[in-house]
Amino acid sequence: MLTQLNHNHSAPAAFAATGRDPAVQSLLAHTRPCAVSFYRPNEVIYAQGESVGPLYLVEFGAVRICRLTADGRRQISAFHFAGEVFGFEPAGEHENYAECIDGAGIRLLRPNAEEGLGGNVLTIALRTLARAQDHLLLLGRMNASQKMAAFLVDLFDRQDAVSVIDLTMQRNDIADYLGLTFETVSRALKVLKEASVIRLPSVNQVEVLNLSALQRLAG
Amino acid sequence: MLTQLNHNHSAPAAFAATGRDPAVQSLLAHTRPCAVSFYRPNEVIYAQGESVGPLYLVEFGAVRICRLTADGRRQISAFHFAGEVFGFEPAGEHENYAECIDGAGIRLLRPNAEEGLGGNVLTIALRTLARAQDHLLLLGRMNASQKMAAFLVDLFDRQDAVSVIDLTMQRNDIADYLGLTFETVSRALKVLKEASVIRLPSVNQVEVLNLSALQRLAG
DNA sequence: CGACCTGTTGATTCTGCTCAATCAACGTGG
DNA sequence: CCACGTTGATTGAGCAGAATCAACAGGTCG
Repeated sequence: MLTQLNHNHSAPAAFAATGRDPAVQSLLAHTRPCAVSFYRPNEVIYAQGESVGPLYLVEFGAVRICRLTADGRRQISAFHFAGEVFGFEPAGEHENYAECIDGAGIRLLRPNAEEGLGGNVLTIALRTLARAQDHLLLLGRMNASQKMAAFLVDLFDRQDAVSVIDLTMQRNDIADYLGLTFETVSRALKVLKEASVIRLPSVNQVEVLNLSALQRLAG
Repeated sequence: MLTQLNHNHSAPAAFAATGRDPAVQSLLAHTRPCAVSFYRPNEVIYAQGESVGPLYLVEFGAVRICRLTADGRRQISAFHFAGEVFGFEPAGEHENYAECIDGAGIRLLRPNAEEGLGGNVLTIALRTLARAQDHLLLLGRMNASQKMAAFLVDLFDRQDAVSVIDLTMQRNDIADYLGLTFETVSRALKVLKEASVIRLPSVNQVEVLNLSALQRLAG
């Protein structure tokens, strides 16, 4: 049984910047018009314990979805960028909280009639599930270098990048997403740099020099 | 920001044995009658790469949902027991594969009309997502003992157990679910046993002696 | 009985965490 | 303009926890 690699659970990259992936577009058609609200860096979009409300569409910027252990350790279950929908949780209270990373525009998706948002909610929810399951494999069965490589490949695909990836989030966020410490994240990047797989033009930019090597490392 | 503990994303335990949780029941009402098929231990229910088909309901027995890394390491993303529905994946090819663990009866859920299965699919899919996100926290931010304790608490809740938990799956499966090796699973159980939190009446039974201690360890 | 499979236990290795120092970038106030 | 504090990132040293390697025990089935 061979592994099928390079799944793509995101909206097609070409649509990402505008948020006009077909399933998302159809979702928008079922919503009441709603203004885009702006969130400042680290501002909370919804908190843990709040009652679950509508879905959210990222118009621009980046968002992190988090959860805490009893002793205060954080796990980021997903990052969301322009064109992506988040806020999927069972009815009741939010078990995750969502925060803005850098300054983002978020549109609320409120159904325009009692019939609801239509079948595309399920489509997008299943994508979210598939991404979470990919991430289970990463957290459970990869070492630090593999995690880092997989993370960069994922960002590369989602950003429609030619060669330079933007790291909007900081090392601590990456660490809490990959199940590492920020020191280990720093070291993993260093290893990739010294292997000439990437370059680091600035603290929050990664230039991919050897994509196939990166993909190979990503397992 | 405090953590909300003891979520329960499963069907209510009282319904588990019969598979008659409200959302599942309503799902059944929208399906064409379909016989229960029996799977033998380790038999494949659907394979990676197969095209995604219907949903599945466990009538009795246990099922594991798996995925492989490129180098053949396995991550089990979920176990499913009587009364639970599985098979949620985006349209296209299965990225996970499902196997029977011990001998199980599985009912296919085929929609009885073109209108589909109704809104309850989303409800159950979101439960599955929430469980996956819980598991992300476990894999990313817990140590071996915490993982083991959390696993036992989860089984305890889902089995409607009074004190004795049935471990239908073997050590290797538990390890691949918790992101550990089977040796570490064995040692983690030993630690809990020596702390008088559990007893091991037999290889595949765990008697819970101190539930609150177990819950505390589970973070 | 022997072969095999699963699980337990022990010894050793190694990856990634912890603790700590240093550095660069940035903003503020004198 | 520079001194200072702050914050995020990098780097180093030492340690701990889990993986690996290996031996062995118990059970099952031919």
